[in-house]
Amino acid sequence: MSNYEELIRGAAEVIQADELKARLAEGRPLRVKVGFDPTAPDLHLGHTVILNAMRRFQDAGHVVVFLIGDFTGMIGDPTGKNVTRKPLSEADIRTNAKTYAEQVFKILDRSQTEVRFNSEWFGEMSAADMIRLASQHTVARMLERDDFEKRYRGGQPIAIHEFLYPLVQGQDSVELNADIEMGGTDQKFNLLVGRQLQGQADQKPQVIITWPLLEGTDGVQKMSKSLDNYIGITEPADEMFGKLMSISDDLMWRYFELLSFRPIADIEGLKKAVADGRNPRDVKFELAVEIVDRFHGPGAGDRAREQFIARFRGGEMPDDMPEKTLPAGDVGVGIAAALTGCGLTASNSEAFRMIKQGAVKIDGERVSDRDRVLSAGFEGVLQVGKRRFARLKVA
RNA sequence: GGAGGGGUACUCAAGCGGUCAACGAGGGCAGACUGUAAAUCUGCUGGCUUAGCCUUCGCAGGUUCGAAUCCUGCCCCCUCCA
Repeated sequence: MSNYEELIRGAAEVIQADELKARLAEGRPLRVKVGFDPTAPDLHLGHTVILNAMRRFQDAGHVVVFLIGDFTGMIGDPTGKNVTRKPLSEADIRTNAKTYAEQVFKILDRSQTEVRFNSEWFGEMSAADMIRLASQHTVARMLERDDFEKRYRGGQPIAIHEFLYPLVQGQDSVELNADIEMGGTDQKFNLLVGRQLQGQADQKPQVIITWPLLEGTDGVQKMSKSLDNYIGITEPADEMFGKLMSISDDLMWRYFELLSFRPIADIEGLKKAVADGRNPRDVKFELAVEIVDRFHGPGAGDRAREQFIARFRGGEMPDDMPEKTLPAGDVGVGIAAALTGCGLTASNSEAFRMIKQGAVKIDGERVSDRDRVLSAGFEGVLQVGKRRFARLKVA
């Protein structure tokens, strides 16, 4: 069995550590359950933290149960947001599951992954069964959940069905006879309910491992699409590489721990090297190469690095950039209109501002004349700032 | 049901008849310095046919030469009382 420290590296909490050690010592393949919402999957690196953890378990010979909460999706996790989720159709769920698979198996080993849907057992369940399930937990214990407790005390509504969510999720663990369940730190309460229900069903209670929410590229807030501080796993290689290079040095170590498959000892070695004077940028290269390789195939990381170096150290233009042809009209195209027309600026006003600040270049030459007109036949590369490029033709 | 407070740009938050496209902070973008790091400094941060013009301060009206600022109605949020 691979070593315990590697399996839980970066984990937020393990309940209980000695139980986990004992199970690992049994020497059999353990069943590691992780639940996912069947909502539209558009995964970013933050989501991959747990996938990486799953993969480590697989590499250590264990089986991962990828549970799609199609039944649970109808309830909606009580996050206090109070938004009633609209039930997903069968077709939606199937499509989403497929998209999931495409993205997720870039990390997980398909042969050691069991994909399940919790409608398998809940679809059959009668009202009586559900009430029986509900009888296994008390209101007092439900109110231990931080979120519930706060809302209850604060006079905020808690719908009855919200109490059912943790129970349903816990029942999943019973049905799957999970040895371990993993989730985000926000899932801790639900995971604990699973432990309890398993105990009541005469199963050995699952070990719980919670994983932190990864900070986004800003290094402060959790990675999320709405904060626009995310790195999507389907992003183009160059973009992914660039975003990884733009994270702070401190954050880099966090990413190494949670996103890299390099052994901890290696990472410690890199840290020491940096402390001894190695350029952190070069270490960041290694991180970026590894991650780009993972999502774009071996070799993609090196290519992205070459691109990166050529562009930012050598000042070259990127290979591929959006191309656009604009009609010349009677007198040609004004520079501001051209920038906006290429999508490099949001409005002509912004374009003028950028010109004023010296951020605009045509074929690498800074533009200072805001009234510059590109006449018919013009062909060249427009640039705003360091990273926005477009190839423009005026016809 | 009663009493009071509030809704301002991406967010927080000033302004309370003209000098307000709207103080300040955060965020974001850009420039300098760099390693597309951090820190720091500087500028910008509604739109347009851009030295001028147009539309913005919960919504709809009104008063006024002139309203984010005053009046009326409506919607929404918060606090206290029943």
